[in-house]
Amino acid sequence: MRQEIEQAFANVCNELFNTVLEVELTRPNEQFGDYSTNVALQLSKKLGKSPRELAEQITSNLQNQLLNIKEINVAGSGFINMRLTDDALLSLVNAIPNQSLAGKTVVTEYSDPNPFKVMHAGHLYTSVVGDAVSKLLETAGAKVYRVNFGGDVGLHVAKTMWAILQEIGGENPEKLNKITEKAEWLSDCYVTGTAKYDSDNIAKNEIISINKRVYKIFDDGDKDSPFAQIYWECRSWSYDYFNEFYKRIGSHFDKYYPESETAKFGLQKAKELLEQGVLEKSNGAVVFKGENHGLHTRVFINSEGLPTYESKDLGLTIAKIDDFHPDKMVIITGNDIVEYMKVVLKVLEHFDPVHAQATKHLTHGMVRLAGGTKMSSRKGNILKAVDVIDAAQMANETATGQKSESTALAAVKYAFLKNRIGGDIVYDPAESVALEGNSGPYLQYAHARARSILNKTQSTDSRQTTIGSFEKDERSLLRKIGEYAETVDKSVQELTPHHICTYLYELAQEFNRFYEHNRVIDDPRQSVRLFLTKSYADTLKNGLELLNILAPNRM
RNA sequence: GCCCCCGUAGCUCAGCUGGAUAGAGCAAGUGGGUUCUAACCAUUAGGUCGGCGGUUCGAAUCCGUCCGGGGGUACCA
Repeated sequence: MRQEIEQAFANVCNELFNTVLEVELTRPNEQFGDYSTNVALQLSKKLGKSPRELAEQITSNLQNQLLNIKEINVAGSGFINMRLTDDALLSLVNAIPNQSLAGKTVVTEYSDPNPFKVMHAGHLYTSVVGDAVSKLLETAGAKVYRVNFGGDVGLHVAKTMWAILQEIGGENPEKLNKITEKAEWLSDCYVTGTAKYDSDNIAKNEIISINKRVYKIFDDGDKDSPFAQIYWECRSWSYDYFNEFYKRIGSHFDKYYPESETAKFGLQKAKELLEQGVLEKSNGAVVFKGENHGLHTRVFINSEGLPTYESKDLGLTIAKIDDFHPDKMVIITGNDIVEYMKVVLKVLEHFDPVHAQATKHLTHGMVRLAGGTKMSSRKGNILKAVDVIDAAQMANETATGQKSESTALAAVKYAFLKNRIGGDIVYDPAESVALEGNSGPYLQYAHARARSILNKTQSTDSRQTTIGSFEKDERSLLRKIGEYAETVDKSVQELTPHHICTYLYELAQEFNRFYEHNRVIDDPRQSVRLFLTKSYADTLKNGLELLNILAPNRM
């Protein structure tokens, strides 16, 4: 409908003034109408006429063309405002989002925690954003594969392994049985190893040689040596922990790509690229000279002959393409690697320009602690992913006297998603996350309230019967429900889930206002209102599902 | 030094492909309980949209410049 109206405007402008222009309708304040356009203001510049005059001319020519419009008028400095007929408004309730990605395959990559390190608040944030973005793509019709990339080889592993060996007194895998808090223990080992690497030259050299030994485990297919046994055991602890955590937050991945797998392809590819002259040797390393492309130089193979993250990422990209044949790839990470990723994608462009073009790097900010404290997993002063959820649970329990994992998760996810992706998120452990106002629990509550009404009546009552016209409050709610599909379209186009959040909050507010002033059950208008309540609850639930937030029927 | 991102109410943020009185939440003040869930609703106060210039009929939005914060800048990721 929106497009039809836009087209009608474009046609009239073309006929009247012989100009082609893109007409875009906006959703104005309710007092002005349901749709609005500023074409007259735009045209006044080109034609040198007063915008109001043009607006009048356009509207009088449109008058009888638009069946869905009940009222059309000129306001302000030259805006054209339209009010839809109730039937038109009603038809928007059933609109589904554009299937702009129908038949397309998309690979999303996100979360990317490293085995042998702690999973911190940043990983939680990326996971929540990645889930929402993946669902957005799905709702536009795409087949989405979610993948997860993690460093099971590399210097950070060597640092942790070094400390593990210290802790258990050498290569004694049987000593690992005594470790209880496994994930915590590993992250402590990482902190110790990192500190030693920076401060102690002997340890540093040992860590460098351990790094090579870890790679060798994969070259040799070693499962049995004591060193390898320790490595595999601790690695599996990490993956067990990840799986448990993802299950808790409602994430799932179609495939894990450990770096040990992609390193091989990547190294091979980097060597090919060296021969082809895309990469070059420099100070014993193999690098890409980014300066020639307005980027900076990065190392792909270090002087030890080992692949860096750059090569592993190259290998990952190749693997994703081979495994899923995607039309589009989306990588979601923190914005600290934005320049880095440009270099990797520039290299990809040299051997697969099609997929390089089809890759989108979405970046979000860091999770910052209120008060300006910086988190560093190297130093160990980090906020763990589980701590964030646990804090939300405690806050919820204190506030309501009940335990609810669903509410805590809704609070955390919504708090992360309601901001536009890109900037940093400030998290205050003392205040946890919001449970009221513009928050996840508010939306869940606003949903449960509506379901509670519906549960009190026969389900047949909520079917759409003959609906004549709507009262003011009813119409406001109806109008808001009808904005759902448009909002999703916008979010899909921009890959920005926060528009959904803003919309759902406005929707829930609209319902709460309605609820406050109007009865549903035992009112003469019961059937109309039940229909509205049902449409509203379904829309809210759909929206929350897009954000990967549960919408329970009771709270 | 060079490159990238950010600066909107006391706090946390929407709004940014230029347009109607700059919007929310929290915090502060006030009011709302016989009625479908008060995790709610209504209402008051709070803003030189970091500063200065420019483009424009019109700038929070575009351009320039300065200030402030963050990130990146070769063998970490």
